[in-house]
Amino acid sequence: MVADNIRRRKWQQNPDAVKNNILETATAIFAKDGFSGARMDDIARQTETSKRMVYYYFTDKKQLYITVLEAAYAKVRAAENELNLEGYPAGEALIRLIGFTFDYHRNHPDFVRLIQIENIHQARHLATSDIISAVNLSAIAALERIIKRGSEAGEFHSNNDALELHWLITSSCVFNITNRASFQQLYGANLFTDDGQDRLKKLIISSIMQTVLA
Amino acid sequence: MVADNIRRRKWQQNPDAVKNNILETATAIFAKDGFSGARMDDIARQTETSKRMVYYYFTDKKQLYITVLEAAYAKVRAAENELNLEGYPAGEALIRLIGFTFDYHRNHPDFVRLIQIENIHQARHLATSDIISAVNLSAIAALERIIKRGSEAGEFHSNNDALELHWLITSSCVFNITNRASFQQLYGANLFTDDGQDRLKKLIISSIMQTVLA
DNA sequence: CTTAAAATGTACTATTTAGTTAATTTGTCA
DNA sequence: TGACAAATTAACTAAATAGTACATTTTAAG
Repeated sequence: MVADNIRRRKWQQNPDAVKNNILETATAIFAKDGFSGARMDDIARQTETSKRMVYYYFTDKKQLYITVLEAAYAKVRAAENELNLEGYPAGEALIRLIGFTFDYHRNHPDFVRLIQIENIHQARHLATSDIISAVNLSAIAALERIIKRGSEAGEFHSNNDALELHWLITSSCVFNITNRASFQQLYGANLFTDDGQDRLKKLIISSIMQTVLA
Repeated sequence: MVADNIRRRKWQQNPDAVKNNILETATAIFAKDGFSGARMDDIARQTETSKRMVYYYFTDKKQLYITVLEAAYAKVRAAENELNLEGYPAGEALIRLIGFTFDYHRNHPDFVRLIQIENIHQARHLATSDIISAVNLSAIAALERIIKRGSEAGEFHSNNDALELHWLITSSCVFNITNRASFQQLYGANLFTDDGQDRLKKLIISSIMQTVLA
């Protein structure tokens, strides 16, 4: 409020900050309300700048949405590179990868919801984005390397398929976020306390490891 | 077109058919476009009746949406009652239940998408519906009975939790539908052919059974 | 055969919402 | 310092969209 007034009385140019501010606000609102549900006026209002600026930098609603999506994906790629899975024996690397996937989704619910929204729209926008394919293909590649090492060491059985495993891991981690509201509504909050989430994480890890091991 | 003209020239009253027709059309469109994305004009147009009728029977968009949701849930309950799980030993009953869950979701993508849309809206409408809680609680109850029998027979280990297992089973079956578009976009269609879906179903069954067995 | 209620058709309205126009301020560089 | 481009403000518009008013037709009951 105060800051607002100062800003309005005599504003300073700061394009990057303005752009980022718009992007962050838009991310939250698209994640919350979906593409059609999101209102440009809402986004503008929650921004520290004006509606005109939103259009000035992002052209229109669709462009803004795509930019939001890509920015979200870019963040995942950054996080994924932090993981050093090659340094561990295959079994342990896999456990770490599953744990990371679970936690990452849990800590970035907006990201997960954006993907969900994309899916409701048949992933139309995703189709046109290079950035986004790159991120996901690298996830599979990492998993493939682990499986290869595990098989060669005789630690894993020899029929593991990277894509299927990726599907299995991702499904639980994504569902944990996307269907939390309905699940909680129907069965209470037990699974979504810190403790409940720990139990679920262990459940996924154990169920997948038993599937993979020789 | 022809049928349309006949209908318009001299129409007959058929309230139930009209209501059902509206509901089916609305189900498809809400599932496809989400709540905000769905247009009342689209729904009306794809109906065999008029926009006026949609409002006549369903009051407004929100009411129509809730009715659609409840109708979808009622169908699941009906299907679920067909399953006679008590007749099988626990292990086999569980395999059947997982298979059924996988297939049901696969065969009713609109239903799954509606739940997804509900989740985007924090399951607000779900909260107010009695019908819907009933359906889901019965699913848990069935699973609980299986686990109890399995434990008593020494077939399952003794630490299985019905809610956690339900979560694990449901997650993959739901994800299989909800994220198909993005998954296919990124990794191709291999997992979504009949053959691929069989492999995934077996994967889920084996991974969960290994988790449950003693 | 009349009449009233239920069902349907047609045309309209108020509001919401994405997007724009035009004027103003700030920063930069010759 | 002045002039030109980039950034920003405030007010406006056209289209989309949920919802309605009112007339008409069908059905069923007495």
